[in-house]
Amino acid sequence: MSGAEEEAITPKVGIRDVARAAGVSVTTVSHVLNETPHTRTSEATRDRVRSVARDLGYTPNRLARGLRTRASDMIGLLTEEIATTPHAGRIILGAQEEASRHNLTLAIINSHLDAGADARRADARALIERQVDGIIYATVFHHEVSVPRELRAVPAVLIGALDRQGVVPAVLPDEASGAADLVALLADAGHRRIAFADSSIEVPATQGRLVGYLRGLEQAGIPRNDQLITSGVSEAVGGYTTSLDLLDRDDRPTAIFCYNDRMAMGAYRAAQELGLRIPDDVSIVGFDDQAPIAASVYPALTTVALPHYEMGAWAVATLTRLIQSSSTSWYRSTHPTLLPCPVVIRESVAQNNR
Amino acid sequence: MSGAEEEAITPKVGIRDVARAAGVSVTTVSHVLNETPHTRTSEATRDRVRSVARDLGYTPNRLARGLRTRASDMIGLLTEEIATTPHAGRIILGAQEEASRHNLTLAIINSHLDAGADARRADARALIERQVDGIIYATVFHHEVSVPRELRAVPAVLIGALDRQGVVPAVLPDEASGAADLVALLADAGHRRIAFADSSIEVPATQGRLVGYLRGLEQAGIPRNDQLITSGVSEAVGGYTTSLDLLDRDDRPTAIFCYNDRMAMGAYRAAQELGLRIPDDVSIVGFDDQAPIAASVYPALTTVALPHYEMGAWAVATLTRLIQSSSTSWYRSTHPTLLPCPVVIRESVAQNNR
DNA sequence: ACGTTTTGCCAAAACGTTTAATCACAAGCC
DNA sequence: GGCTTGTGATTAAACGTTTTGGCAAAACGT
Repeated sequence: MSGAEEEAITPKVGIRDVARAAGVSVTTVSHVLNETPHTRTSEATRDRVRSVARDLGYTPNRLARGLRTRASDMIGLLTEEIATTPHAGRIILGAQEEASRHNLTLAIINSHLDAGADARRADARALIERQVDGIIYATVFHHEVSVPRELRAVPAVLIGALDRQGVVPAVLPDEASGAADLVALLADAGHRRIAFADSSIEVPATQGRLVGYLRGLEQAGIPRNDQLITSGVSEAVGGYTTSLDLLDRDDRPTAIFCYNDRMAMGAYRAAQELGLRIPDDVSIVGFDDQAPIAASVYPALTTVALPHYEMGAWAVATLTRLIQSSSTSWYRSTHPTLLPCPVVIRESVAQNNR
Repeated sequence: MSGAEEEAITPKVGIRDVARAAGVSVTTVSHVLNETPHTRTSEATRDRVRSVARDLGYTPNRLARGLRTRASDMIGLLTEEIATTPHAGRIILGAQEEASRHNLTLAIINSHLDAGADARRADARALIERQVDGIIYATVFHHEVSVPRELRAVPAVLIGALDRQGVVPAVLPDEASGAADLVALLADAGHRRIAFADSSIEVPATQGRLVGYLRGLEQAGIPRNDQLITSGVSEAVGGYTTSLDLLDRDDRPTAIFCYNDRMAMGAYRAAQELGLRIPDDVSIVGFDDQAPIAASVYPALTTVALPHYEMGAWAVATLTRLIQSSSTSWYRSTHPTLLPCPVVIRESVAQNNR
């Protein structure tokens, strides 16, 4: 208890306390602590100020700083419904870590999916009141969306959707390429009869994955066979029923590409009930790399991962770029950025020998 | 394009703009907009100010307000590794929604699990620099933890662990009761030979679930049978191996309580390989209600849910209470708050008839 | 020794609010 | 008619920084 440490209960030490203790002006303190360029201070005082600041346990008040510099070093993350998608946490994580890298902090607000546009606008406003330097608007996947117009007053980027007005830069997963790669993987393993168990409800992702599937076939020189393209509800049960149908034919496919990992789980059950072994009798692949399914299932599921983390990181990275170049070059970004969806190889694909 | 709307590009309207436009002082504007008590303003001017403010699209600058009132209306969420636990998103969500309810916003910082105590302290400091009104420290489950000492300078609560110094209020899931309830459910269904497939690595949760299991047995009047208590790695494969062992005996259990849902998945596979049907031949239950496993598996898994959302909400609720009563009653909270883990009944339990 | 530059530092004005302290004025009371 | 009391609004001082524009003194060149 000899207590070389500073008192725990410190009555808030401000920049002038430091100045007084160091025998200089607050101006000087500010300059040396911020290493303000084009400013001159002797090495001696610099050291003194710094050590005094440390001893006193000075921490700047960022509100005050922000007030003066009109920059809060905060970026706002506006998510519509984190709840629905379990991987959304990865978006937050990616954004957070990239933000930390730039010495920014993340303020998050979650809009309910069913809340109207007004609620969303109010949320955007709340962020702006806090003087955030920029806003990330993260959506569950839509094709296009019209961003709250308050977002036009501040640098903004969009995750998971296109801005209808085409003014806010957007980032999306390149689902098509991911799907094509997956098909290529199967084709390389000698599969020619590759079925696609699509989701029956129409969202951008289904389109992307379907075109990727078709592109993959084409690139592998496999003719399209509509008999092998089916769809069901995008849950385990949907995968079960469609796979049951697919695998019960005499000319059954040697591989099934499921719209997502949950459907793949259903496919596993179907195969099992029919006495087919995975991957020896039939290869199965999914999409999403949904933790913890893909790794926990037996055999572990080969699938493709969505770049949630990367999209979050991309968002704050381009946002900071946008903020820097702010008034200078304001560009309409017509094309969205597509981030790759890497295929992750596990155990559910085998060489085809039929 | 008749544009009754306010200009999109507004050069920042402040409180004095409103004052000028309404022909009153900024004081008055502040008073009416904040509905400051003990202050007198005529109905007429109040209306005028409000309408002018709306027309001008005035949004207060919260930084400035915070500077003056020394309260930021932000609460900091310090999570150690959101990544590892997929449900952690629910904590954030719960905290966020409760925060919204109190007109607070959430600033989040994520510390890496492997980052040292110093990094954690720096993160806490970053939050404090931002003048957050309080801090939530959310951990993956530990038994005890010593919170960064900067947290002692500001109202704080702890999620998922106990403060070693016993000064920070904490909230934890009541795993034991959840486990006991689950055993009660099995006992009510006529099961007497209930196995427990524990996790072999020792964390607080394993303890809690084990004591819950034992308590449940006791309350059901079932004698403890150590033959039925096994353990394995807390993954699907661990559940598989232990269940294989359990189910291959002549006096095999009629129900298996798995440490978590992932192990339950492994148990499913073991049962299947042995030709046992779930739940007819053997009932299986898990723990965590881990999306999307529990609902996607066939048959859907009966399990118990962790109150992540509720803990997040509890945290900001008690934090606000703490902030209000701040200087007045500062209490050492010796006992942690335990939040119930509800069992969610699905399809993997059947009446026992052996 | 005298101008000029360089060096080291500082005073004061912002930034956009809230709030304590007043103030002008009308009304009420005897 | 003077004294108090209420009413509606204002003035000015914070809050803790950053930043502009300077100003003395020292160093320098001749």
